[in-house]
This record gives sequence, C-alpha cells and structure tokens, in this order.
Amino acid sequence: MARFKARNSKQTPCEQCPLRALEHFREFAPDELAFVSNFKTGELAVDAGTTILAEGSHSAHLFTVLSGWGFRYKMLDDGRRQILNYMMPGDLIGLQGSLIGEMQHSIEALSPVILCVFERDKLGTLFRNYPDLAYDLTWIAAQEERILDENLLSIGRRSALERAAYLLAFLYQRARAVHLFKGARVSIPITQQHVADTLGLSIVHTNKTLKKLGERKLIRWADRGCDILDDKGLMKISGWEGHPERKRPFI
Amino acid sequence: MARFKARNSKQTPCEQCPLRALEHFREFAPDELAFVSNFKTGELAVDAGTTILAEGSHSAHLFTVLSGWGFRYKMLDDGRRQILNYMMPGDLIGLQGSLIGEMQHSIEALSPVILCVFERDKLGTLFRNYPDLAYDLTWIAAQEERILDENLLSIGRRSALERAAYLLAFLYQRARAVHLFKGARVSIPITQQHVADTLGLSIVHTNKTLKKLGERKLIRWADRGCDILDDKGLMKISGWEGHPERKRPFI
DNA sequence: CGGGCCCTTGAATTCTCTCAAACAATGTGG
DNA sequence: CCACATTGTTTGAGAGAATTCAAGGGCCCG
Repeated sequence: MARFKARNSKQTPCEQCPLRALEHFREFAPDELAFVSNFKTGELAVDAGTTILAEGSHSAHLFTVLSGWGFRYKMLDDGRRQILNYMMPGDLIGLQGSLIGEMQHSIEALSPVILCVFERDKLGTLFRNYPDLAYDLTWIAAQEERILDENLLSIGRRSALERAAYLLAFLYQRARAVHLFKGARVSIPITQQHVADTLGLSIVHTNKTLKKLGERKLIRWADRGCDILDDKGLMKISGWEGHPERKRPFI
Repeated sequence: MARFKARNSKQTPCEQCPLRALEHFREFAPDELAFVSNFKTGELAVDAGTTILAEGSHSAHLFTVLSGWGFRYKMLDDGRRQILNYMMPGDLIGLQGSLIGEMQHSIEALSPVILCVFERDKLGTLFRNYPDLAYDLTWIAAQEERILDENLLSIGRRSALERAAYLLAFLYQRARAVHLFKGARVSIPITQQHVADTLGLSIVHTNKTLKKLGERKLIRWADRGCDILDDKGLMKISGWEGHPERKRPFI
C-alpha cells in the first residue's frame, strides 16, 4: 500500500498554520489551539498516486490536508471505480473510518500531498472537553453529506454535459476558497479518467463531453489537468448555484 | 406546505420508547435518557405524502422517526427529482439543516409517520454536557455519509439491474433491523416512480428492470409496494455484501 | 529509441429515454 | 350502483445517449 516518506514531525506548528490565516476558516480559542496542537502528532508527505487510506483498513489516524489534492473512491469487485469526492487543503480525512471502525472507501493523492496526522484515540478527549470542536466535527460530517447529496443529484439526474459542468464548477469554487489558484494559471490536477469515474461515464464519452465544454470556451484541457476559463458559464449550464461563502470550521 | 395533525405532546415517553427496546439500538445511561426526554418537546403525526421539511426552509426542529417511512430528495429547477435516502424508525431527520442553517433537501412521508420533535436550540447543551450523545450525533452523520457513498457507487457504476437489486436489498436489510416486517408480509411502501427517482432511471425502464427481478422470483411487485422474496439473491446480483449487524446509536 | 500514459476519434453495438397507448385499481359524486 | 377521474403499472416502438471496440497520436522519461 502506501509508501510514506519520512518527515520531521511538526514542521508546521499549528500556531503558524498557513491555512488558519485564510479568512475562509473559523478562528480558534486559545485553549482549542493548544489542544489541536497537542492532538497533532506529526506530518506526512506522500507522492501523487499514493494510496493514503485503503478500504477495509483500520487506521489509528485522522488527517487534515495541509497542501495538495486527493480523492475518495470506492470500487466494485470487477474494478469499476466511483470517485465520491475530492480533498483539498483544510479537508479532514478518515473521520468516517475513525467513528465506524473500518474504512469503507479509499483515499488517493492526486498531487504531492502533505498531511497533518492526528491520533484517533484522542477523539474521546476532544468530545469530552472541547464541545465546540466536537460541534465542528459534526458540522464537517454534515457538510460532506451535503456535498454527496449534490453529487448524487448530479449523477442521477443531470445530462452528461450538465454533470461535467457541475463537477468543474464545484471543484473550481472549492479550490478558489482555499486559495489554490494564486497564480494566473487555474488548473485542476486530474485526468479525464478521474472525471469519468466521478461522473459515472465512460472515458470516451467523457472526452467528447469535455470537448464540447472546450468548444464553448468554458474550459481548456491542459497537460494532465483542467483550466477553468468561465466558471459562471459552467454554473449556468449545470444549473448549480454554488455554495454560499461562509466561514468553515477546520481542525 | 405540510399539514400537520395536532397531537397530544409526549404520547410516547422516551422511557417507554418501543424502539429503545430493540436490540438494534444502543442503551442510554440514566442521565442521557433524562436529557433526551427533556430534549423531546412533543410528537407530530403526518399523512403519507406530506412534506415534513422543505428545501430552503429554516426549521427550528429536529426529528426522530418513531414509526413510518419517508424519503429525502433534491430537485432541479425543471422538476427532475433525485431521491437521496429513505427514512425509517430510529432515523434522525434535519440534522444537516440544524447545523448548516438552511435545509438543502426536502423530506416527504411515504406512509403515515409519527415523529419525535426536538428543539434545535438545545443542541448546544447536548454538545456541552453529553459528550457521548455528541459522539453519537457525529456517528449518525458519518453513517449517513457512508450510505450516500454506497448509493453514489451504485448509481455511478452499476447497471440498471444491479442498481435495482442493490436498492431493494438495502431497504430490506434496513427495515428488517428495525422490525418493520413483523408479519408474514414483507412489503416496502414505494411506487415504481420512487424507485426510478432513486436509481436515476426513467419510470419505463425501471418498470422493465423490476419485471426482470420479478421473473427471477426475487421480488413481487404488490399493490403500491414491493415484496422481497429473496434478499440473498438480490445481494448476489448487486454484488453488495450488506452492512454488518451492530448496535446503533439513537436519539 | 521504446514504453507507458494520456488524449482523441470513428464506428458499431447496447442501453436507456421519450412518446404513446392501454389497463387495473381506487375513490368520488351523482 | 354506475360513470368518471385519478393514480400507478404495463407494453411496444422509434429516437437518442452512452458504451465498447479499435486505432492512432502526443508527450515524457528511462
């Protein structure tokens, strides 16, 4: 499974967390920050393509993405794969597995990823002593549920073109919120196979669908990734209104 | 919107809750039971077809299903509907809305339903004083997430026949766990339109798919509902292994 | 230079949808 | 009790969408 690179623990102290500086995330009370800083036991850096958590495993850890992209997926016995959601900086990984016991899905890195590592055993302390953080965890789970609801609506009821437009607008909005698009280049590091496995389409049909979006100047398919040229146009095609901008909890 | 029938409050005291007696649900500590009993402000009985919560609304309440069936869904502007999940006794309703603010989906009763009503405002007290209940809430949210993951896999990657088989096996297993099939009759109270809107198929194709399952003696479509004749057979077709039987939290 | 990965394209096939019509069961008002 | 409307199920046929199969091209890297 995963080949983890060794990394000095705590290269980025929570007190200086670059994500925490973003206005997108809610602020911590001092005691919360102290707890989380203690909750964090180290960092992990993985290469693109690494499996971070595998379906069926029992991990003793929880992670927060510090930098990079990843995705969550499930597979059928014969190899058909469904991508469930994408992970980007600030996202919590492995909560489902920590609560229910066994991982019911796998997580893979799309780019080089740095993860903050937390001990699952300390979740009890968190619930007992930091009710606001416990509330945040529940909020995060409910938010993930909401995203899955929208995904399900999309795959179940939208046409191929609408689905593709929705997915790209969605990824664009999420990535922008965590300032992933600092430079002029606005690129999502996925292959068309990923898009196909997210939309529930074949790779051939996905290619033809993306080509249509390209012809309309909404996106440009770049080298191993997708540039968003007109997110408003994508939202219009998909009929998706976007999520309201609001502060988000973050652990 | 909803036409709620008046009902004397607290017809079923939590101490005598018939669901709590099932071995499927975890036991409460005495102080937890006392809190939940106080958390519950009354009961609500609604007819089949009633909208219990509507997308876009801000409800001051949370509910637990005491009896009956319902479903959660989202709609596109032009009326296309996607059913996200089904609700049965013991299921918590409206947590997403309570945490995030606005309901992002609607909930409708499939049969006459009785709901326990809770005050959203008291959620803070729950998190501050009852960490085990807070943990349960997070567990419940994670469990819903897991079900949605499986649904997404199904709609995205399974064939029509596999999808239908999965859905019916899934509903059967869930319903059996809460003893909904006491009598000889094992019937799920849905129309083929509901099945279609869950599977992301048209009603015509759904009908033809269900007919195939009927020819194989796996189900029998009864008057406004579905009888499961061979749940093992359905699981085999879908390739779904089922959820492990285990105690579940319940509020 | 060869191999691997990803993107692209065309063609035939299969799946699913829409349209259209009919039937069964139920309930309502006269 | 019957005529009629309503809701849900069933069936056939043609159109449209998406899949599989097949092949070729570009690019990077060892």
